[in-house]
Amino acid sequence: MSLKNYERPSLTTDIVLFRIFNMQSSNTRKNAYKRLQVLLVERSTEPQKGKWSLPGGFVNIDEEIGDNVLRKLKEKTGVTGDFYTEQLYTWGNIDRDERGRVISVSYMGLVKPETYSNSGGTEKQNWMDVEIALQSDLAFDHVEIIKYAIERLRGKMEYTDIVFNLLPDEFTIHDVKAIYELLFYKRQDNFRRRIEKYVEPLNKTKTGGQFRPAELYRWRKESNE
Amino acid sequence: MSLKNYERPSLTTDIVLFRIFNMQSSNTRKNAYKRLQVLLVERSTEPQKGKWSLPGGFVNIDEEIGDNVLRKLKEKTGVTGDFYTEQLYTWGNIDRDERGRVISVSYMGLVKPETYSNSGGTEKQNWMDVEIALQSDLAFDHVEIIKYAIERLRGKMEYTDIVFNLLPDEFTIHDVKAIYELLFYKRQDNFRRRIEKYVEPLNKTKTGGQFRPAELYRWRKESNE
DNA sequence: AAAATAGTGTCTATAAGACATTATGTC
DNA sequence: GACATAATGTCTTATAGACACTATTTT
Repeated sequence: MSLKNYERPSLTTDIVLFRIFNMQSSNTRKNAYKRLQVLLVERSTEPQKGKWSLPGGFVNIDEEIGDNVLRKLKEKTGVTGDFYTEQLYTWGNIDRDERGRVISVSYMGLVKPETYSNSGGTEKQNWMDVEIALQSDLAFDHVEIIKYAIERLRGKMEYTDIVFNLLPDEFTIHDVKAIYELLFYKRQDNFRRRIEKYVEPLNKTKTGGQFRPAELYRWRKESNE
Repeated sequence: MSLKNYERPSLTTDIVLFRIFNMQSSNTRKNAYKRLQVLLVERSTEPQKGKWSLPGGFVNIDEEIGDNVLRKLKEKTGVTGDFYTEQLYTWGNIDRDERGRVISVSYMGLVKPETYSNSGGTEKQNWMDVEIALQSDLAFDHVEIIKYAIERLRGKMEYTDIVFNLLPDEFTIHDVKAIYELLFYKRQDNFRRRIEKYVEPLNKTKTGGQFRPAELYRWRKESNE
């Protein structure tokens, strides 16, 4: 009935929080393009002080793991709101943290451009393009965790409607298509047909574009069959 | 640089090891049918002594998690061999274990009828039909973990060739079909077409059946596109 | 009218479901 | 030859890729 015979590891969480960022081209004749970005914080303490890392932290002994990851995210970056999360994988290599045995339960989060706020937070932070993040010297095994998250996201985009968790409440077909082209590195043809069962038209158009305005749609969540 | 401010949880593993068991019908005019079974061990110590539970145990501070789960499986049940495993999910509810905070990293394993041995082991053990296991009063949250494993297996059977990890090296199309019908509760028609790209004929037939012998096939692992 | 993006239509290839038919062994 | 399972064939429907064409707005 005792647990004390076992030396215990430390338990942490890490979250790979993705967003789609619309870049405005310097050429005003061209439309905006999108980037997949991940939220990183600069480590303010040793070890690996100064390196960029995934938000997260140690789980209190009386705290649920899923609660911890949202609390740490809020404390360090100020991100709150109702957004998609799922548990990814648990990383526990003996030597992944020089402080000792540290187990990390990783999560993936997807935020919509409007439905999260990002003010405050105790740490220096940065939404970094994933291509750059994957080539950076991030803390611990965080590059590997981000790779894993991208694979999970890409995989689920093939057979679920997870993509809409990255889109604003009102979007164009082109917006959805652009995210698929971003993740799969290839042109998506006849794209409307693939997603029309998941969306419904709002019967209004997107203003502010340079050319023909596009119809706006919203996610039909109930269509998840 | 210190970790001692945080009270640490205990870390364990649990493995949902599946096999397909061929039941011989009492009616000799009928062919065998298959069952999905999970390997359980009887808890020999408190808490929950006497309940059936998933094999697993506490992770040593200098032991990789994936090594631990195979070591514990071998020690408790005698199961060894080269078989498929993957990490499933990490369970950490505060009250999931009455001894205190215990985090469990769960795995799924799939064994082929011939390529594992199951001799020895310190615990009383039982390959239980999953339908029965899910209705039993298993230890801790192990019913939930098994449910999760079945969902993962069923999901991957839809878009991968994971099923062949449950089959012997030589099998008939009917064998594969029977596993799909077991997991999806519906007749699979034109089934041969669905899997023919993953298998190759051995140009010999299965002996010992009551009626027309079926062609034997083997898994073409390299066909994983 | 030109430019550029938004959106539709058509053909084809492929995969899957329903269902009928043929094949080949045991008894 | 009856029986039961093994294996194949055919038709239909749904989906996806390639690609051409039309529509609508700004400039």
